[in-house]
Amino acid sequence: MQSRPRIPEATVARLAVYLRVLTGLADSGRGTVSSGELASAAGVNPAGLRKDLSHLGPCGVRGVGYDVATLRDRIAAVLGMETAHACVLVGIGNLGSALAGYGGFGNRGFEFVGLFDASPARVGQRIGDLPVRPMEELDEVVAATRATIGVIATPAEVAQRVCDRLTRAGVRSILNFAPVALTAPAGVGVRQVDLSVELQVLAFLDKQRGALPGTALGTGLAPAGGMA
Amino acid sequence: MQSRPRIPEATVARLAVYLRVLTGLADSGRGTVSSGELASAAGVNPAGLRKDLSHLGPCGVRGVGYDVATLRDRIAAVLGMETAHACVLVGIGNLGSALAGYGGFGNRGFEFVGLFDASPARVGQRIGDLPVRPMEELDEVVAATRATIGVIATPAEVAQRVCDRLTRAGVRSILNFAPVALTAPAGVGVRQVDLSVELQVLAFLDKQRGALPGTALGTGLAPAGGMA
DNA sequence: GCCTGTGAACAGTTTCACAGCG
DNA sequence: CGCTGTGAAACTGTTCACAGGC
Repeated sequence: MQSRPRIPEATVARLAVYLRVLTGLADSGRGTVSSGELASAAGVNPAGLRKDLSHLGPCGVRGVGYDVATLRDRIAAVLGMETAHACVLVGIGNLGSALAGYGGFGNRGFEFVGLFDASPARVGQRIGDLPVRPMEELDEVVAATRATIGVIATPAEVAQRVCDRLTRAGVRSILNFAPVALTAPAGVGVRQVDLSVELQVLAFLDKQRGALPGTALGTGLAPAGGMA
Repeated sequence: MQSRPRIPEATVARLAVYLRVLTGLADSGRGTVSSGELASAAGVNPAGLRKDLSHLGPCGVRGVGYDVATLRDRIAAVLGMETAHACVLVGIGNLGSALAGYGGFGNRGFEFVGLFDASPARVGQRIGDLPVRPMEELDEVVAATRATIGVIATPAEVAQRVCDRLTRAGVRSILNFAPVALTAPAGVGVRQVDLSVELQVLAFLDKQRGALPGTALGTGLAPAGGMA
């Protein structure tokens, strides 16, 4: 199992979670972990975790477990974290400001190199150490920083136009928080995150679980651990 | 196909997307849609859309399509949107403020009835028309409002403690934005949203696509449409 | 004996092709 | 004739059980 046969996307998402847990363990000086312990910290099943790791080739020691630092580096390499990724963010409203200020990105190999907004009222504000720029400077900044990732946090109505501008500027991967399906040219990857869909799924499961107010707990079969 | 045999979770997530599109169509006075048109607006395959809708029983007219308003109401009913859901939000940092101020929730049958933060500096601030309250008032507010949904937007270190408090207060469904796996008692549903994992998956796909800078477009097989 | 790595069964999801009704 | 509704097929992802090294 070399890196040739493509790694399943579901596995990639979990590798990112394992990486986070491993980084924490390494920072607290831990030398090795077993699949069981790592799985429970990541909220997954141990066998599934081992299967996920099998996609990177053998990297544990039988009877012992995995070397924390080695595994951390191996996953980081596979995920492409050895070099930092430059990102531009368009739409500096409530959500955009939160994303720009969110430490979780910087810590993990992502760096915002440009914040953009169409509203003159927001242009010029600073978030962290970056100024909010007008849309006109987008192409210039993307070219200068070689940013490959664009994040859209605008209202739905303008998201497709922003997507078009990003792809024309040379961005090749887009994370879209606006609640619309975007179309982009082949060769550009789009990933959609819809916060209200998450809430709605949650509400559905809630409804399904507790159909009857009088009945205390439904079937009692509800899953407890969460997952990316 | 009554509502007995459980609707697949993947389908539920897409139903929420269809609902959004249908609401837009209805607002612009549209009477009927075909599966093809609705599917393209939602970013999915037409046959898959019809299969999704088949879980609600027949609700279209052959040779014509779906009645926009009827289908909208049918999906809303299935997702449990006929009654508004009361939510509490814990952790009013950057992300929490964005969530509290995000119109996308209120429009879709969710209402924040309480905002909580442990920091005295934040308590007393207002976001929209709600004050930020101290954690001590959590049980009281959950009980008074019968909130069933809790949203966690705290730092990772305290998320599990907040989860425990929410479940003890009576919340039965939790949406967690903190980057840790939570454990909750059976009967409580937890859903995890990890923004940096999304970015990492995107970066991985980016890397895979454009492995060689000299080679223009890799295989040219990259997917274009995004999905929830 | 413990824990990894993996083939094989299983479950869930997507795609396809077409039957059936308006 | 168009478009919905659906079984059957293909695929992907998950779970299980155990073989194999330390």
